Amino acid sequence: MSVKLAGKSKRRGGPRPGADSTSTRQAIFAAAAEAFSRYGFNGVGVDDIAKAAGVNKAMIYYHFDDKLALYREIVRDSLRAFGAAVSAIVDSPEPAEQKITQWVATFVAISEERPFLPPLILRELAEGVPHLDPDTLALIRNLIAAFGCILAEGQRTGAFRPVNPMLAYITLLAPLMFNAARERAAAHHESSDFPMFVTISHAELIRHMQQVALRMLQKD
Amino acid sequence: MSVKLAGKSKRRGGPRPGADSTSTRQAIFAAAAEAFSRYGFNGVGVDDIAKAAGVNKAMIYYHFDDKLALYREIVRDSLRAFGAAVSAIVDSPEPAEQKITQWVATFVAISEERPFLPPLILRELAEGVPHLDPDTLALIRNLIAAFGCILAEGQRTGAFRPVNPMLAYITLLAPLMFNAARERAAAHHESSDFPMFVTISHAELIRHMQQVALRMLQKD
DNA sequence: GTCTATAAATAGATAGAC
DNA sequence: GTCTATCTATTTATAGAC
Repeated sequence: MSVKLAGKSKRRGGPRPGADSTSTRQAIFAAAAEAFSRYGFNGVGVDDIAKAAGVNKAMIYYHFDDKLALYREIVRDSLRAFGAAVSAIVDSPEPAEQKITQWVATFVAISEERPFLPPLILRELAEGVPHLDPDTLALIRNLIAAFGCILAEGQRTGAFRPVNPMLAYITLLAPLMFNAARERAAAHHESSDFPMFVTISHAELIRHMQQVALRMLQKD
Repeated sequence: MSVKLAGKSKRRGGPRPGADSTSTRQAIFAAAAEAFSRYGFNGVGVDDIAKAAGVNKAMIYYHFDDKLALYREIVRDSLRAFGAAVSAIVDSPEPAEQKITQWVATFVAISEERPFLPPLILRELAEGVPHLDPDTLALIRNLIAAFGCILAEGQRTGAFRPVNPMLAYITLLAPLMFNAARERAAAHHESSDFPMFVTISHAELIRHMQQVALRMLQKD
């Protein structure tokens, strides 16, 4: 979990930093993450978040600069966690095939820890990252670069065939994000007979996407 | 193109159906499609659409029941076009391998004709189709079923290995939708050095996704 | 069919009491 | 740190003139 917040974006001429109600801050953070994930930045009111967090609307403006800053902190916090996990894979001594399958499994694991993240990022990327600041964009850039490293290593060692890195990235990332979003949407949906919302186990998902990855990169 | 609108959802106690200003209606339709695609249902104001269409806000309420009805008509109109194209593929006499690769190419072609569609549907599915009515859901159901037909045929004839149909669908659909969304976002983005927004030609995209499809379904 | 003007509701954000 | 009350801007939607 570790929703360890930065706590440096606030504290600028505000009240004395004597007391620490991190629990309130975390409640807002969690409620906002959930709400933004489900309804998007524009689909959520600050009042909705407050109600879901069990606090007053004014509390949000006490703990965060504004709606956008809250949103950004959620994205940044989560991307950092994902970035750390991916870096560990890249730096591991395993061969590239293992790294790619590990990457798939890690994505699913992170999605389980932070189920709000995939829909959020999916939307954000699809819209052209209109809500993200340069710092957060850099985190995304790092994720893409890390994936590219695995690909390049596999090609250098002759394990992988040459492919457009961005196409390869999208081929794996999009289904994983899409499925995570699908899964969440299904949970909140009444008419469960909609075929888009059938249940797929994570084990099966991981196995399938690992096969897709290896088959995509296999030579001839 | 053929933004042939149904014209049956309105006309309920409204003005005399003598005059036909279909051009205004189409201008609204086009502007709304573009706007909804870029900013999402909640990200767009009725006034924004009116301004983009070069008409007054009241005109939208004259030609359409309300914001949601306008949105739904856009989605329905586009899904029907896509559905027709996919049905043609399913009913063709080609072998399953050809049908799958045709499916990929058709998706890209439709995305070129209606570039607003992929981001719209991507968001909609990711959110749990909160804005769609049963009729429109049925259209999506048909698309999924059509894809399932191709898959089943290939498995029956021994051309394809067994796979979870929804996983196979997502594996192809998600990257195609994601890339279309990415492409549009890139066009509207200033900092083009963001790696997510590199240019990928449609020819390369089609070739890649066709390979992914065939490799995914290939028997061992 | 198209516009102006406006009603009615909701949103983001702040002031100030405790 | 937390709340109530409120200000202001925006937003959906409509009434009514032309």
